[in-house]
Amino acid sequence: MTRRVTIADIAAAAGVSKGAVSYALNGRPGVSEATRGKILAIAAEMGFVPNRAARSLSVSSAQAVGIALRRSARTLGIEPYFMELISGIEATLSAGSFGLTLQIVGTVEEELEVYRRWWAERRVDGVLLCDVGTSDRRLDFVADLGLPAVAVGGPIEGARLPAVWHDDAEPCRDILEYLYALGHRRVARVAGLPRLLHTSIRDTAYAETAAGLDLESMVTFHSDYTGEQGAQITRRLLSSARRPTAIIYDNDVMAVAGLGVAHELGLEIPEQLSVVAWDDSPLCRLTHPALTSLARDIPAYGSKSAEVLMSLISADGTEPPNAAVRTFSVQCRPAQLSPRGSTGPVPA
Amino acid sequence: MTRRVTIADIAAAAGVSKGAVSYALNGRPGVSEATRGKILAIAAEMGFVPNRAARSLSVSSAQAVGIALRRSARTLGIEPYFMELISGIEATLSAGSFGLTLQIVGTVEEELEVYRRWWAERRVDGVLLCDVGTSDRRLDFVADLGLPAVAVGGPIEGARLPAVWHDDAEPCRDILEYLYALGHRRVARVAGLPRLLHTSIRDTAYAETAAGLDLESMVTFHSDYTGEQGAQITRRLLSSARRPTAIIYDNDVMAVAGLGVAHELGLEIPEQLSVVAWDDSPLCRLTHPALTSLARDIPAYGSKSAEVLMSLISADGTEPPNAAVRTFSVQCRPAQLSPRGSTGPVPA
DNA sequence: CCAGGGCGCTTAACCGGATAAGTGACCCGA
DNA sequence: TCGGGTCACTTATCCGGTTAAGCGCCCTGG
Repeated sequence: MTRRVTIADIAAAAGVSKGAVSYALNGRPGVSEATRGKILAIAAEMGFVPNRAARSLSVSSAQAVGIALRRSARTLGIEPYFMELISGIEATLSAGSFGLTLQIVGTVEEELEVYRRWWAERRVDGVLLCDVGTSDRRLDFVADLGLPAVAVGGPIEGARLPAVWHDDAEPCRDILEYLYALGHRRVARVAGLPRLLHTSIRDTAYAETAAGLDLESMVTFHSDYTGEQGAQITRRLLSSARRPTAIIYDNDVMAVAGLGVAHELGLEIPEQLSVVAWDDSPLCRLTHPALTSLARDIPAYGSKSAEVLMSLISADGTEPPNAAVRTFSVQCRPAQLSPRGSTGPVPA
Repeated sequence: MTRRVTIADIAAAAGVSKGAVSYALNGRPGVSEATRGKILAIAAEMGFVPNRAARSLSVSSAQAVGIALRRSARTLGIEPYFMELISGIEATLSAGSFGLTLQIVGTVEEELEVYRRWWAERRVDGVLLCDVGTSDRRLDFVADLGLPAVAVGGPIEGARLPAVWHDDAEPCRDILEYLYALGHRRVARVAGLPRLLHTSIRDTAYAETAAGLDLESMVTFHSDYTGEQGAQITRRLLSSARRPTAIIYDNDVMAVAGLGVAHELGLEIPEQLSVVAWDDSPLCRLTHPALTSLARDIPAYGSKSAEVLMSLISADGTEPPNAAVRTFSVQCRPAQLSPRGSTGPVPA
């Protein structure tokens, strides 16, 4: 079992003081190039890695960011979104040798408590807020706390923190116009949680676009994103008198469930029903027919969020509280329509 | 912006020394009950939370465990397994106020490097090793390092660390006998990564069980768990001369993909083909027909692993290196066959 | 020849806790 | 009445880094 090596060990080996070793390792002035080289060589040879706790205690930074997820195990598991997001976040963080601390919570109160604890413990330097809501207590909470944070979602008006987001309205218009062009006049939508910001943005966008087209109907049912609810709502929709000829789902899981229900009812797809899914996960290509979907680069989205958070953290001490930096908002590429077999023209 | 409160602040407010505050907060002798009560009250009122770095530096523990995942973003996203596992791990950890540090890596070398760094930095007190392989370099590596670790998978012979696992052979026998009873004589299996331990255990179990039954054929194709490969292998299987009447998939994602291919080829399920999936995620209930699957409680599995790791960590300093503790092995309930619509008798 | 200044390094304090050792005050038994 | 022990608390040190301040030494200019 190897022994952990400290700067004191290096100092002893190099015949200098702890201070000199610290200056050398951190690339600061105060040591000659000859000494620096010698110290670096010894440190490398001994396999030195600084003790994170000691450094954190000195410089008051944890070199880690946190993310709290308020979703059930089942939802988290089956929604490819989160792991893809985390994967993107992780890539950026580890490139900057930051760690990622993850916690799963049950309620908002619990989530706020986690942020307070992380802040007080100095366990993390900042947090990423997922699942941004229409009126989100977390935004003010972390701002009041002075905990650097980035909202993964937006836009947020009057924001006191940066947001990384993409326009959700445009894809809504795209998909509705696409379906309209295929002849669909009765369109239904199985939406996500109504408290989420992007759900409400999509609600508005669909309503506005629908108003501009002479649709016979455009109904929306909200759900909790689970396959069960997706299936249940689909069953109700398809057994109504004048059933829709196209259904748009706010996530891929519900779309797959909807497809299952359609099969069960003996409907031919896309001949008798067109199906569209948000979030083009690999799941969309597994079904038969493959799902027409709205694709976006989720890892890149997470990556960008982490990047903004890291810049916010590094700016935090060196610069004065700059409103322009704190409310910096980054817009990503909106989701692109990716037509596949699950959508087709309405037969005459 | 609130100020962070330290034990010195509490000491000043209570009119005692830092030491007394520390004793009081940690429930150690050295202060009277009256003083302890006063200190605790003041600490609670001021909202004291100990600085994690300072405590870590003192007691040499990070109060966190790490998990490194060696899978691509796409695989991680679509496999419900990992998020469910993490969710279970998380529940146990946060109950013991431990943190979870997550890192995604590309190669074994990278993974080993992460463990070494975490150990040297003292960023984590222990790690959980997922995706245990047939010959796994990580096991010896962490043991040599002296980094507490638990293998999530097994059994591992000659192990130098505890393993949490469940018998995979029994479910294999169950499913094969179940299919046999339904009349299936040509069974195929789309297996996972051959380097993984549980894949090889299943390989053996199927081969042995098949040998005891008078099957016409029992073929296995290995894959990388992705839907693409699942679909591709299925397509090949179903277009062969004497195609199998039943296919067993090593994960749910490939099973869904296989179902899609069967639909595409116009096969009736379960009339013309029976399909079985390992890992009963909600995904299995979304399809039509619903997938017969082998269900296990993955969050509980993660939970148990975290529990063993935590006990290993707490035992680590107080007890002498006890071989019995270090190689403690916990067996969980094996997967249970959950028959649904995707399996049926072979028509005469 | 000496004051002044920069370089190169050491010393020591500090971050915020934990904890061993030290110090009175008090109680008890001989 | 006094030594010894216990209690309740203080003091000081340590963990392993960072960093301001201090201190010789050599170089340079007047």
